[in-house]
Amino acid sequence: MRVRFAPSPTGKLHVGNARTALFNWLLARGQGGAFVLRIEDTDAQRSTRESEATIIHDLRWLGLDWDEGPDIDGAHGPYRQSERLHLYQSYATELLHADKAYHCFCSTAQLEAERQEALVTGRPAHYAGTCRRLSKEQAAARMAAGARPAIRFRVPHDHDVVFTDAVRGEVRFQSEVIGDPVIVRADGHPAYNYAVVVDDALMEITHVIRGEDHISNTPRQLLLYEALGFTPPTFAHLSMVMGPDHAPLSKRHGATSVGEFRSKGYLPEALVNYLALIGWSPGANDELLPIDELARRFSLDHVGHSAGVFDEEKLAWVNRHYLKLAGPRRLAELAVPYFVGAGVAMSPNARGLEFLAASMAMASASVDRLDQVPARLAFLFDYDAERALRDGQAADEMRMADARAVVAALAEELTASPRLDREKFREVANRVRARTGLKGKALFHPIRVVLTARAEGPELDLAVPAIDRGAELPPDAGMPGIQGNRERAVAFARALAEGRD
RNA sequence: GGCGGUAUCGUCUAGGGGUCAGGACACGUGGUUCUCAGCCACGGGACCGGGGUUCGAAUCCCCGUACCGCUACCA
Repeated sequence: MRVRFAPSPTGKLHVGNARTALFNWLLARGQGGAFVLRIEDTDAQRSTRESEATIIHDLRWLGLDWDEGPDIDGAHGPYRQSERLHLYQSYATELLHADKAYHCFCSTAQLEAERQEALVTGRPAHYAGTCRRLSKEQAAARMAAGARPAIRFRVPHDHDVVFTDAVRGEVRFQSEVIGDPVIVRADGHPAYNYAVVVDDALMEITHVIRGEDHISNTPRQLLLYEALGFTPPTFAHLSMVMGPDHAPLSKRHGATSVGEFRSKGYLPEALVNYLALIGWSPGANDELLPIDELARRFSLDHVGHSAGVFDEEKLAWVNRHYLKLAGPRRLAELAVPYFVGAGVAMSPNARGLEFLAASMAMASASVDRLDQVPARLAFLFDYDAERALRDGQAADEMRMADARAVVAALAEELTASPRLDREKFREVANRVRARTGLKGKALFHPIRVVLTARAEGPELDLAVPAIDRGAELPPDAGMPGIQGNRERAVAFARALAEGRD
């Protein structure tokens, strides 16, 4: 079994295409087949090497690897269509000689006029066949006169085209409704429907798994296989991925490319797992499965037929799952750019990263995405007593006598305890409770406001030890803003206790 | 317009001639005696419409409707 993913390098890797790549990969890896990457860059105007590079980067990031491709040599190269032009040319010549293709001199304007005409008369809007009956001599004469014709495939109209789609079953087209497609443009570049056939055949692809938008192209391609004497592969057409309004997923729905989801802080294993769930089910009520297990269970005949809506809420849920599974060190490294982006200056060294990793659990367990981590942990870096009181409700609470008592007791306990770990913090909290007779919210809320300068955040017995651990970081740890928070908190507590707010 | 494809909770889906039509996300309620988030429990919520076949249809067939795709010298 040989499958392929054949993106056109004209932009970012869209999640819909990523899903197509994934399904191909799952099939190949699950069946011990080969997965090849082919770049379809025959549209010289729109194709760029930059796009190719980001697509390759994004596929790698997702954890999809290939056995042959533009960067991995194999027996069926080259793997960029722009480097295979001689192949398309030679098969086109063959088709021309066999009279299975012909030169077409129709102008774009003429073609467009015919199309409009066909539309209003209710006829199939395809090529009328004007140049179909031009003799070779006539064609040669016009070329000698300087005309630059395209080459069209002469679609045989003597039989229907029927194929068995691996996900949809039998699909049938009447050949009369298929117009003669251009296979080589006037500029010498092959057209898509022709290049894919030559490439898939020469690359010995056995299963063409692609988007549903290609299902109507399949009969043309099948006829080309026939004309070229190639054995056609098995086709499988995957349903499309839609936005919440059931329109094709596009920028106005928000993120659409793999790169955008990466920068929003989704983990690659989460995106992969979620994408696999659109239009396919691993069965047995399982949904959260690693990619290898997905590959083990994958099969084309359980792929769904209908379009799926991309649901970012569910992606977020999947991401939370993988966030909890990920190692704290990895998460810490991934989180740094988000801190910087959120305005928390840092360039942590090994020691700083270690601190971040140790503090990661209290954030990663309660967040959807990496980009929400800084907000969750900001209390460690930007203590600001003023801000704590700018919230009117918090300010009112802190003015109450009970809160003042808690805060006063806390200030004293804090001065007596140099560094709090989880146990010591609990002891401190217990002593404050004993001294004030307060408990529950009346006890903990003032403690939170004083120590974190915030009204909400992670559990205190996690947050407080982190504050004290941070205070011990040396200045060269690359984490400015972390020192002195405890001192500021004690000062704030004293001020509050004395009614100076 | 022509041709093709598709249709189960709001969403992703399981199932498929006789089921209490199952699960997940989201949503609602309660719990977790600091908060937000998380987590746990419970709850409401679906077979597009009409015909046919059949003892029986959500499941098979036909028609309709809706949506999507193709109809390019884009891919």
